[in-house]
Amino acid sequence: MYALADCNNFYASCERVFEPHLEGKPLVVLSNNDGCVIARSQESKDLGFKVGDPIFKCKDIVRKHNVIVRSSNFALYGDMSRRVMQTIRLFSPDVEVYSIDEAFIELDGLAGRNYEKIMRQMRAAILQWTGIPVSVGIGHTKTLAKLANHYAKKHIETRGVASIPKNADAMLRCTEVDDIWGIGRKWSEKLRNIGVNTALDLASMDKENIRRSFNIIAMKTAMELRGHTYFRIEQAPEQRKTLLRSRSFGKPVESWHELSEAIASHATRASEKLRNENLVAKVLHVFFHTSLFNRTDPRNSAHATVELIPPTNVTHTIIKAALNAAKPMWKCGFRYKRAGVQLIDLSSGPVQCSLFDSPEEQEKDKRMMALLDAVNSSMGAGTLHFAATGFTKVMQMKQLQRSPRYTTNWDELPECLCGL
DNA sequence: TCTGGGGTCCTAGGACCC
DNA sequence: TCTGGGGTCCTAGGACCC
Repeated sequence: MYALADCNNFYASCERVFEPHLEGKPLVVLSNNDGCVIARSQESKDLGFKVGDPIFKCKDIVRKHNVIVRSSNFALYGDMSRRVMQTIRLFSPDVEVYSIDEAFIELDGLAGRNYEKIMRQMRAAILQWTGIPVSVGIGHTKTLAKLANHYAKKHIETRGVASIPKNADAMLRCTEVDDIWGIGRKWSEKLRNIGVNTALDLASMDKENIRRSFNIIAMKTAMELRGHTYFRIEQAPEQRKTLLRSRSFGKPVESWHELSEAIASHATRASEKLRNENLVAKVLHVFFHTSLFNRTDPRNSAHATVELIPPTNVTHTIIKAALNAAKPMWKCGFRYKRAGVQLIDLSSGPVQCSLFDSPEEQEKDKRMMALLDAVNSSMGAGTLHFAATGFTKVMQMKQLQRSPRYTTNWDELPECLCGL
């Protein structure tokens, strides 16, 4: 048996923990650069806000309904997530943290006990200790637990916890294909075209037919709806395979000078992350492009892939590779909107050096990176940085309405929680 | 004026091997 | 006139997730 614990309207709930007066009011959280809506409170969902809505197109409705608008505060959400997960682990050791706001829990270790009762206790503890409301779904497979969770969120009478009953047909029948975990927009469209509208319809489909028409994942999903386990809990996360750092610019970038600083910054952040996870990259991909939405400006999109020989995680090596690959692609006269650096073919194993590499140089780089990371870790990110990342404000994000980083920054601790 | 930032997996088709 | 049968690896593109 599996349970899925999923925080309700997570980012919105995090904002409310420290500003309880926002309770009951429509609230949306924006993406980087205050671009799109990425999270909504129930009230703003009811007003029709969708994830991905550009906020500038919602001005009227924001004004009309006094919608509270917040910039994203990932320092806060990340820390709140950690607290929620920590609490979940007190109730079962077999936990897979699936995303920032949800976790699968394997219940077999609690065999013989009343799962629903335990999950209700867990839910109450999370609410009391972190202030975050959570919904829990219980089922024989992860897909069914997801489905039960969806049911719990939709039906108040469940009081946040729902189990798939012995005969799941009724629950499957009232679940649309779009709401099944693993069935996205394209597939649900295709399924509806052949008359498959509910989870029960999908579960009744011929196994091989699903595999042929879709793929093996869709087939496994359908089998999971029937109660056959195909997806298991993954406690130790697999080693990552790629790492991407990219960002839209607050203002369009028109000079190589600014673009190169952005690329160098992304390369820096990607390298730091790589070292943090004890990995090296063998391949680097760099890209930049103009706005995908602007129809009047000339468009341009450039990308290049280069091999890193030998594989590395050294910041200046990666900056140099990224800039060398990007420079020849730079064209004057375009308003670039986004740039990024992706590291591919990551490994943790010993590095195969080339015949001409100097072990002394490598040792030097390694010591230098260790020092750099130590300084930046104790004195703040970016204290020591490469000149290539520059001093212009090209990388500065527009975040006009970010709440304080209450739990991770000494200068921003809450001093008075009115209303608590 | 203004539209996010990460990831994973699968499949088909082509290049290559014997 | 007629042209085999078996593999592997890589890549791009497309689907999905949060």
